[in-house]
Amino acid sequence: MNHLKKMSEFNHADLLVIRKNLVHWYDACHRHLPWRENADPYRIWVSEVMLQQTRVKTAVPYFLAFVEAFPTLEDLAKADLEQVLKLWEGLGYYARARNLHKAACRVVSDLHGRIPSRFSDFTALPGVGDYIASAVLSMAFGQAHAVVDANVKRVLARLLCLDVPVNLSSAHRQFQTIADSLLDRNDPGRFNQAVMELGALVCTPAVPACSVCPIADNCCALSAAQIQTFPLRLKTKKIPCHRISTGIVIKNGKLLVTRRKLSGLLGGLWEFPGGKRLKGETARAACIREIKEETGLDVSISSFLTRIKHAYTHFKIEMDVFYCDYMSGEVTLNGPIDYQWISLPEIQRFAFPKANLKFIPLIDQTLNARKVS
DNA sequence: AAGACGGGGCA
DNA sequence: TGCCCAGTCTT
Repeated sequence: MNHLKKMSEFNHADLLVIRKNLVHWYDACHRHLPWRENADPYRIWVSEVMLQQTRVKTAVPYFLAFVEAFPTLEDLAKADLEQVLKLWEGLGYYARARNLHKAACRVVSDLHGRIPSRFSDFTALPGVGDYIASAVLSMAFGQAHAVVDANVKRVLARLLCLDVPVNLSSAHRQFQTIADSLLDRNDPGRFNQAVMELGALVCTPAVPACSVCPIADNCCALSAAQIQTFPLRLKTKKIPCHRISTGIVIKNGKLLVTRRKLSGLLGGLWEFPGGKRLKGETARAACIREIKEETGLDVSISSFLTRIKHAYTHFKIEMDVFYCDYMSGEVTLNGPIDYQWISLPEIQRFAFPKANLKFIPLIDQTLNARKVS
């Protein structure tokens, strides 16, 4: 750390070299991804939404299925939210899907189906922030907006030995200013993708491949042998673990599923009813109580199915899943916005959270036969 | 300015 | 396990 010379900006000569080397490297080494086949702003938009906090490898199959189902923005606007969520099932951050669908509807109804070419008009749409607007406008329309994502921040932090943590919200403006100064305005879309591609393929978080980096000569962190020091990052807090009870309520061979409210965690998804265990409460008691509270039904536990562990961003859950027999009562929803009694094969028509998808394959295929006998 | 919001992959 | 990822919205 002794001889580390920190910088807050590039000098002009470095700028030219970095731009040239970066773009040449990108042309030679970039991946061939489905949203790079053309400059269709709709496809680029969809891809950028899916890529938020999500790796390329994860997003690709979702992207292909999504544009297959909705080839154009008009097709997306015409679709039901439930259908959109089903295509998003398992991808996470479901507000992205709700916002993208709402934005598509708004573009069609208010903007003649035209994706805004003005930055401020674009960011006025739900789910479109600085990053999405910069990415789509630069890649589809060639506008000079620098993207700042996690890749860009990591690359810049290393190039300049930046002192500020990348996950400090107040530092974002500083990264944006630096990215703007580095942007190659001759081809902003290609340059933006080049920086992000470098972050994804070469300047990776754990073990960067500095030996093949096209801008290694300009890297402050590398020259100071401090690659592992950057980027700086604030420590994250420990997350709590909740104990959940979930019931597969069976009535005449049909299963009860409920739909979560549109806002908040897993908004709009379907699930098997249940909820958090209270202090000192048994898993079975919590299952019966939660189902009564959410649906108004009285049930009894018939057997234990399995225990599921699942991690969210801010907490973990340990979920005990029980088979329940319907006893009495009519459905009166308190919390969920909808419910249905469904047969086992019908499950695949609904979008479920991952925690539910982990136990759904275990549900006994002979449920119907057993109940009849 | 901090917290909410999913899920997967990797060391 | 803990970290981190082509961010945005709410409070």
